Amino acid sequence: MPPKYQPADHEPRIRELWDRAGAFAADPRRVALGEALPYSILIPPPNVTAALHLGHALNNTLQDVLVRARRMMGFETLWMPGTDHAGIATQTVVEKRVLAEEGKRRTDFARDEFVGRIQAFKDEYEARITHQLKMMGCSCDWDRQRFTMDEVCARAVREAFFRLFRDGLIYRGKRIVNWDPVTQTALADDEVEMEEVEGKFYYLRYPLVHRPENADDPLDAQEVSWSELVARGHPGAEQHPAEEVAWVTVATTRPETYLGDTAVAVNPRDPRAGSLRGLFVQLPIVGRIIPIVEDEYVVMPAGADRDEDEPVDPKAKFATGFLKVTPAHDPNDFEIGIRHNLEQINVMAPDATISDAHGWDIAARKEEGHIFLGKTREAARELVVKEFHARGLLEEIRPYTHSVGHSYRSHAAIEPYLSDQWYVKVTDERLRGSALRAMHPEQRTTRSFPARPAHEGDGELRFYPSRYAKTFEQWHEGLRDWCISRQLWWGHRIPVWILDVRQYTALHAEPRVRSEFESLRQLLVEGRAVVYSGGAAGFTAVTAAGELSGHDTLFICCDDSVVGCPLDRMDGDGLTQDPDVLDTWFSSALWPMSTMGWPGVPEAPAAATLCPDEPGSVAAVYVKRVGDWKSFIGVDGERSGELIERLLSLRDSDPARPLCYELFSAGDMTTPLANPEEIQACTDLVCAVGVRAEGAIRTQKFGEMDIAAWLRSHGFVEGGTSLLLEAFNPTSVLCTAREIITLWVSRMVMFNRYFLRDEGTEARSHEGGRGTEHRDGRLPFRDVFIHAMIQDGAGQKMSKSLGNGVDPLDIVESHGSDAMRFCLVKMTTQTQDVRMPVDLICPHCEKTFEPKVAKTQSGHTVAKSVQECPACKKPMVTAYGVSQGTAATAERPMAKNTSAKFDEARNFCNKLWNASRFALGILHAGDNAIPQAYGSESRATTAHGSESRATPSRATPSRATQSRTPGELLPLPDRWILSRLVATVGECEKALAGYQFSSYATAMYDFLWRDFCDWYLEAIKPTVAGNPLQRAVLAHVLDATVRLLHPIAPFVTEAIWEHLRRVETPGLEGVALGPSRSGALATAGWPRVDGAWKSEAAEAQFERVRGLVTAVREVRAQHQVPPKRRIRLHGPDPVIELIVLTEPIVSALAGLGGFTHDEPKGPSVPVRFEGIELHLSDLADEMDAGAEKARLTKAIGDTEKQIVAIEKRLMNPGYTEKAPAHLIEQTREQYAALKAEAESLRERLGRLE
RNA sequence: GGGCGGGUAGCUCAGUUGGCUAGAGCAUUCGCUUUACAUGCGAGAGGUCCCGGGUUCGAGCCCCGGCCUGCCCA
Repeated sequence: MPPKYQPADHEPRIRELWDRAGAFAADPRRVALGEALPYSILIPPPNVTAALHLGHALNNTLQDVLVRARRMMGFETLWMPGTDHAGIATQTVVEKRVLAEEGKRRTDFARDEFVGRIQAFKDEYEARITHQLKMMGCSCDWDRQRFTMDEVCARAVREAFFRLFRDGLIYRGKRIVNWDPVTQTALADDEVEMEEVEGKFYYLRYPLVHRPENADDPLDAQEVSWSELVARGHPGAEQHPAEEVAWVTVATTRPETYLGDTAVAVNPRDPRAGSLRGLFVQLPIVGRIIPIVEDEYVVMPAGADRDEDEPVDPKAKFATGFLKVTPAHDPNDFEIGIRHNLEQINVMAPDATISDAHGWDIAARKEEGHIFLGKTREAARELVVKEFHARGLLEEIRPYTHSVGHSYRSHAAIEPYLSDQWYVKVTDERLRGSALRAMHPEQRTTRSFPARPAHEGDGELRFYPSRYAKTFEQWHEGLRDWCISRQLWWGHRIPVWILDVRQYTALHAEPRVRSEFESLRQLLVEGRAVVYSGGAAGFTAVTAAGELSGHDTLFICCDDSVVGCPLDRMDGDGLTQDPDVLDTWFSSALWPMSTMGWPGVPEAPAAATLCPDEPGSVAAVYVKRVGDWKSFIGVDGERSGELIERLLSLRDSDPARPLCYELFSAGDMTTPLANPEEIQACTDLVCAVGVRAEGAIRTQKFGEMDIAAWLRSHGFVEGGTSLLLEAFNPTSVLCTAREIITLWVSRMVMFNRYFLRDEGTEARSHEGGRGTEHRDGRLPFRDVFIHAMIQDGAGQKMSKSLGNGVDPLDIVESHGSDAMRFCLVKMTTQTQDVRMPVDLICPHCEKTFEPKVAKTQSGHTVAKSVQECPACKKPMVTAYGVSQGTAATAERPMAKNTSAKFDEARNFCNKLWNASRFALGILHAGDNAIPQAYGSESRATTAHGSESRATPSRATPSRATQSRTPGELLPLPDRWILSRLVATVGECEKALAGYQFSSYATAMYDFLWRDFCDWYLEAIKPTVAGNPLQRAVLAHVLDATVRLLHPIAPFVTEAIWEHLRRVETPGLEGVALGPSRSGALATAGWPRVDGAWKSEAAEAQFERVRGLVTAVREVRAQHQVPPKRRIRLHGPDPVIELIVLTEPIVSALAGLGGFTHDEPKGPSVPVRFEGIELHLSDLADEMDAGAEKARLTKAIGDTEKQIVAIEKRLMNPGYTEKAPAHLIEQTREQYAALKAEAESLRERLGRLE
């Protein structure tokens, strides 16, 4: 073993070792058979938008620690890896890339073509992310890796959508979106950039009118005069001419939206509100008469009657107290509109010009305003202002700077735009309620929710740290329906077909169309299709008995079983699939289920149908719709040609016959198609494959292959209920970051509980089971651990957009994977986010230096794009520079990052390496020729004790008779380190159970470095070579340590264990080190150390030794005694006894040449130990009296200070009366000791003077 | 505006039922190539625990108020 641990020399070999051993593969059958308890974690799938940064490294390291520990503890573990398609983010990144590289826009491509581009990008980044995770040592079950747009996941999405649709939990409705009128697409909130704009507040007067007698005739309005308002008690009305028409003034920055006003709102606390109650205003020019409503949202003007402690809204300076309400063009107004049931009038076309064709039907409403039509927002604004001015209704214009959302792509101002979107009704009790009921009772606040009979999963969801339960609870209490449609191309297409009834009617005569619709009608009758109408009457279900005609537009969603639905065949016959895609979180919400094979295919054929001779040999059934025979055998595609060839070969010519398969008609899955005629005539074939073995097997023709994985990659879906789902869902814990609680945790809980419930008592109905009891299903996970965020050196969150993310591979390269992991684990405390100051490594000369920083326009601190090495003066590009488009070149390569933060952990790994190197040297050199072979396996068996264990006669203390203390015959350091080991195992297990990662790492750090290296190894050095018993303890303690540390630092521990497992020593009773399933440490047993090894006596005695050694060392350092000089200790018998008893430890560690109870004859220095005065002599050839005096004077001062503090405490009657007796006693003892010490010091000083 | 954190040594952070002289790593001072490790060993110096009040015999910790700072949701 080399004297330094160089991670790069070991990590690749060890990754390969794990891979070969299949160490991370989960076997659900062991769980099903009750052989092992399950422990499972789902990776929060990283977005394929970019490579992982340190935040991901933290997230995944913590998961790996949990999984590796449980794997060693004997659980059957599954860590499910995968990635997320991240709809909008990924599409945007690819759009930017294509524009930059080819100058093309998305709209220059066909949809499929562009999606192909994104797919290629996804493949690139998925591979990169997977590589990063593997380099970090993540022990995922890589064979099961998923992507949210895999066919398996896509099927789960379609199935979930159908069920929600069927159960009335999905609807279509209007909502305000961030509309980019230039690119004509909706944007997510985080794609909107806020920009300061020099705008204006316009003050418009709206005349007051009475309730119109004839609602249809705007001209019929009765004006309200100021005198009327005086009579109604309107404050200030008397200042206006009595007979003139009264008005209210609204303030707005967007006058053009007045065309869509449907109310004027006033705060109910406004003193004017009462006098206006029941009155209306009439919009100038347009003539529309709209009500005055009262709403708390309205900002009161500054100076109006208001509560003293109410903070002043900056807008109040500009407010008039009257707010024009435009529900179709302002999100806040939209909310007010909902509260007061106001009309929503959209006055703009998608390009943001004023239009009467998108919701504002001027003619039908008998309104005016044609002069505005076709004008842009800006032109319309000018014209509105001009017209109001001309009518004397423009009161004032005041400059106003405010921030306005702009499209990050077109930079056009965002138009809040009302559009049709799909929603999940998460506010329904079946969803929101299930999430709240899932909460652990201890983490709920006092607020109660409807009582329910307890269901599976109720009250089992726990957050760590617990404060995050509040975030979860509050989110659900204020929940709003979830908008799931996105106007994107990259994502799961919404599985709804829209039927234009007029077009259908026109085609209705065609027999083909009629027949297709007949089959649709049939599905409707069977409950396999669900239809909603989206006419003026709102979004309502069309029951099976209802007619498909009689509506304008129908929305159809079809059960997506393997049987399939006819909708996609009807494209163009008046039917089109909704062009939008689902919100990414919809598929993410299904992650705990989709990755484990949900929903399976309930109607898939039974194993007996596929393989009547030997149905028991079939491990799983996979099915796929394959269309007609021609497409299946591959006339139109090589891929399926290869498929059929393999299926045939594996079924018929392979002697192992690892699979069986049959073809079925989609309409009948009970009987396979018997003859070629039937098969060739069928247009909707289903291929069902029975697989006889899970995992990789050897086949005759294709070598090693995993048949199940191969089928899945060809779009086959597992039939029946998935074994994986049953074994590993609910998962054990979800590890994630704060902001994910609302985005993801919430939705997974709701969906998992909704879809994985016992539907036995619930009738399938369009009413969503109304009238029948709803049962909540099981949780996706029981624990949620929320970890910190990693910030850069300036305290900013690491993010892709800021370009301040650090690639974990950089750190793996500079410090090694283990050091990175150990550091991340150690910094994971329960509270704070962590700062990570980052340095650069010069790519030319490899010098590490602090980068020069710059401020961005947004006020962020970033490393400058191009840096110059302070040593070699050569240039380089930073990650930030690359993210901003500065390309790396040969002369100006990219600089890698590193951070001194990781040094501590790197040193720690090296320390472990060297301690092991030392121990292994001793273990190899010593005479370990024990009759019994002693390897990892034998260590496990001997640990449990048996007579045949041949150990040296005086060696392993027999614990057969309980009267003997374990290890009574062991030397002190060995008894002490074993006692410390017991405590450390306990600390680690407790920390793991409570997600206290930092405590776990700290416990290991202190044990390994402070106890094992600093004291234990030093203490046994003089004797271990000649004592096989000590060597056994050394081997066991080191082995246990390496195992305990493995979850955090898997590589270095594995590298050490490669050597350690070959060391043979006698067994040690009470220390169980279980064998490895795979031969690697990764699957070896977690150390079990009998609590009997815990010894207060050993710890106390060793503490005395340590105290004595430290006391001597202090004197040596103060007197500058050369390290090699042996000195003499003079002390009373109790101290000499201690030294003799533990010999040669004190002598070796304190550098004693001798010890005696005789008084020193020559010059000596006194030293206090346990209140006794000892003397050290032979420190030097002569003494420096001056230095000694100075030292004594300082010591007296320190002691006096402590005495004063303790005296104060003891003089306080409150303390002596109320504090616990043992504490007081302790204080008194301490006081006496300090007094004696001070006396002694003074005496010595006196002697010197 | 609502919610949740943080403010402890020069820096980064621990401090889990209130009780030893408030700890660790880095940096720093002194001394060491002591045969596992200089990515090391031994010994030190360094703190108004943000401020103010309260509860208590006793507060870094609990309560109230304030200042600074970060995040999430509106």
